[in-house]
Amino acid sequence: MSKPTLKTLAEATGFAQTTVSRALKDDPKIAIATRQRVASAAREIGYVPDRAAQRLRTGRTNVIAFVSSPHAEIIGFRGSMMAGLSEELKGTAYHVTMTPYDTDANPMRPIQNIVRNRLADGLIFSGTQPRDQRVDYLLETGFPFVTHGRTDGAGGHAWCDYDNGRFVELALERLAGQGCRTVVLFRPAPDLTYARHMTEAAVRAGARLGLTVTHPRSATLSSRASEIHDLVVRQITSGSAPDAYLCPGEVPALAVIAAIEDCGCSVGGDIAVLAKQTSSVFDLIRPRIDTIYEDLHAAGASLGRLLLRRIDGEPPERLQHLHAPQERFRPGGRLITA
Amino acid sequence: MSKPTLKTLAEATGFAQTTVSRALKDDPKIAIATRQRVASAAREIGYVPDRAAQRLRTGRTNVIAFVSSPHAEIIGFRGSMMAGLSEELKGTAYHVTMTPYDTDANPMRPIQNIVRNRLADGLIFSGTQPRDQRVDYLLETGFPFVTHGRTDGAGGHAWCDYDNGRFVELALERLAGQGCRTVVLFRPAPDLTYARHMTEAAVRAGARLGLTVTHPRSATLSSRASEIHDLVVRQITSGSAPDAYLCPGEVPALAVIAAIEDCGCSVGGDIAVLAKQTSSVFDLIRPRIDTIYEDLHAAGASLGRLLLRRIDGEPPERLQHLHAPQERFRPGGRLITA
DNA sequence: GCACGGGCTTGCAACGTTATAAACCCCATG
DNA sequence: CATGGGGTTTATAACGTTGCAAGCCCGTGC
Repeated sequence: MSKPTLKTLAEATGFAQTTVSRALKDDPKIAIATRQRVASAAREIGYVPDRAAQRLRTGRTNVIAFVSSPHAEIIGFRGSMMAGLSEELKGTAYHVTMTPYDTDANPMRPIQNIVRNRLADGLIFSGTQPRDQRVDYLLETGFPFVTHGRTDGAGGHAWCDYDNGRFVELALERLAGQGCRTVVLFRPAPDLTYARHMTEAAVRAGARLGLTVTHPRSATLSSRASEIHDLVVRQITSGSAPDAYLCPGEVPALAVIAAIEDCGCSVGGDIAVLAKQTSSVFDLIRPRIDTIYEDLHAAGASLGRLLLRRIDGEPPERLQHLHAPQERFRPGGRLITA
Repeated sequence: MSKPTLKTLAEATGFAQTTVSRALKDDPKIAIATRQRVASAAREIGYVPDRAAQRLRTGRTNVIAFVSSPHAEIIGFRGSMMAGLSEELKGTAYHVTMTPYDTDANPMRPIQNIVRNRLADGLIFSGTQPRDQRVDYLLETGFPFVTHGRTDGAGGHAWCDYDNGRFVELALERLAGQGCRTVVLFRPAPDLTYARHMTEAAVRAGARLGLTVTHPRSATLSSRASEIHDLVVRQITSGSAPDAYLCPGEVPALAVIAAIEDCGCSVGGDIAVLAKQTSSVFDLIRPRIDTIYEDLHAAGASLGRLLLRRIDGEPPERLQHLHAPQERFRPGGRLITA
């Protein structure tokens, strides 16, 4: 026997399909007795609405698309964020689909694909740039979305971001407090919005604290770990090592630590390292280093919450969340459970 | 103006909807000239078939569901595997949706949900047990699936697995070659199939090589990192430390390394550590430790390939891949690009 | 000239759902 | 007794696609 449909349910209860359909949605225009009878019959024969049919009829997909950049493949990034997102969506009718994009291809393609084929009711992506083509396109088409990261036009769309400027400020304060005078800050790829946030904060806070903050020209947080490693080795062996490295990324931080040790220097003793922590991995790294935490699990949850409200029609101006850096790692974040 | 449909295209070209539909699929019963005219018209007005309608009509969803266990949240696990999977599916009509399941809830639920609502054409899951409820259910319903990991009934379904027995054998050979006599092996949670594979291999290879292989009773690879850490510290401080720890998991390996260092011992000098490597993170850990590689990217690709063939109706007997351990890390695996 | 058939095209119905408008019944009101 | 109007239910028509059976046209063979 085949899957039960509204028709099956209509025959079983004696009501018309329409009545059954509306009864199942608790339409107040349907008598309470009817609603109850239909509901119990539905439960009994195990009726579940066909999503394809609903989707065809209503145009709603009940799907949230998470478009993730290949650059986002840092430790646990997608995992934590996805976990937070789908936890937030639990209990709603929404599912998450992940659409990774080809490293080489046009970042617009997966998004256009989703919008044009109506593959989702809303979408989330990260790696925003100040003038972001994807944001322009989505605003133009009116498709609901939330970005992880801001843009120059951030007033007009929903976003959730980590306060990377504040992160740098906090980090430099800590380093200055430890007596550091020169700091090397690894910046994100220059086309990303938060590269600016970090740079500006570094300039301001550096001046205020009397720190000399420099940035490697040949490497960013998106560089391969080996490049970062080799750069640090060159700096140390050429005598131009700073008092501290500030690494807003886990893999770069590991690369820096490895480089320092490979040069025979002591991490924390000779050269300090301060990292942005997004997983629990730094609890297991020796020597321990100082970190400031970004809760990606919470970010994923925020993104989900904001997107649902955006889909519901709430104006984007209210759907903007800036997450403050957390001084301590919160083990409740369930980042790496193994 | 609204989204172009077959109707739009029919009006534009002067053919009937049916003709247009078949022309777009290169049906040989349609004149070549017609096919070309339709194709070019479709390109011109940007027609894309509506997936909801196709799905309703044909019953096919063009979706692959990846159901991931919370235990799988080791470094890069989901990321690499998903990346391999979606790379494999690129160019096909299939999308991937990720369905994480609630840590506490019934693992059957997401799967029943997918099958009953026809949310996908096939599914993939991992963390198999020898007698796996999910496998039984899926076989019963005839739903196409591939597992990552084997079961006792593995002859009857499609699977892709890593040769964890061989991994242990190789690892013990290496350790024996280095002069180790006693080895502590951290095993997976005992309900998982590959716990058996590892245990059996440890017994056999241990006997052959003259090694004493023991297993912690109070901790598995699924234990929290802090538990593993504390266990190792207890072993070392109580004088019952082995010559080597064999850790088929990255986070546990990091925990063991941290514990050894916290006791003032030298990793590699006093106590060897051999890990299963699934990401590039160990290239950045000092001191360097010996590893044997499991290519999760390749596993994801395999799973995708196998599932597509299974959906195509190929009998499951042929759709079984055992991946051999790789002695060296292949950087091409693109595990962590940052 | 008529039937046949091959090459190509078309109309119709259906997949399961929901929006819309219409219908029904009964009771209160004028 | 007709009118009207709550409260409740129903018929109909889509949404965009594809399977099926039928149709058309034209050339070929008897």
